[in-house]
Amino acid sequence: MPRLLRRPFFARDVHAVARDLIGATFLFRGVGGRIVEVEAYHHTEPAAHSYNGQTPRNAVMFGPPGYAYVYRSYGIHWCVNFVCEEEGSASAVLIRAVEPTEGIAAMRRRRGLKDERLLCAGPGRVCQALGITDAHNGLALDAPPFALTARAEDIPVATGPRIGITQAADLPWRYGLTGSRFLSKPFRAPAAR
DNA sequence: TGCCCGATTAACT
DNA sequence: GTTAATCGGGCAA
Repeated sequence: MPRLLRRPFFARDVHAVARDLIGATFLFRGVGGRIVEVEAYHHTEPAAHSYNGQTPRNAVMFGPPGYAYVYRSYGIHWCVNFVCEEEGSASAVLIRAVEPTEGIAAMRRRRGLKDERLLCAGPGRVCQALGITDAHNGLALDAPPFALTARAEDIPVATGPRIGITQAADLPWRYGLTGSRFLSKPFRAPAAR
């Protein structure tokens, strides 16, 4: 039986949650698939939206774990995060890429695109394909329209620097399924030695 | 109050 | 490689 991810799963170190989300199933109104890429953010680190304190936009990040934080990126796209750790820690995991498995026709329709590989390969694309907007900011992740289930088996998880940021760009806080075709960008191969 | 920039994407050259 | 689309926050004035 698939294990439903509830609040205790998210009420842990944001890096542990990020790693354990790789391979988990993420559905929104029954549409979605397997999470293959995420990034961790924490309020103690300058690339996080929560770094400069609470505002109306990022308020959900400061609330309890297990909720969705949705924000507008570059004035155009929506991006979804899962709030982690304890209330007030203002940490979250950004969902960056999903391997489509459920509702592929709906995702293609919303994205206006046939190539399955690009349907959910990027944080803005994930939200467009699944139909997530600011209307869903602050919703609980363990109840409809969300449905998250743990991965069944261990899988190889790659790490690397986060994408598209300038602050704290050296932190290896990006996590992904090693070798997946559905990443927004491949992970650099481990250094040869 | 105004100005710049960003956890992005797609459509250019 | 470059650029437009377009909005909230931070910071200077």
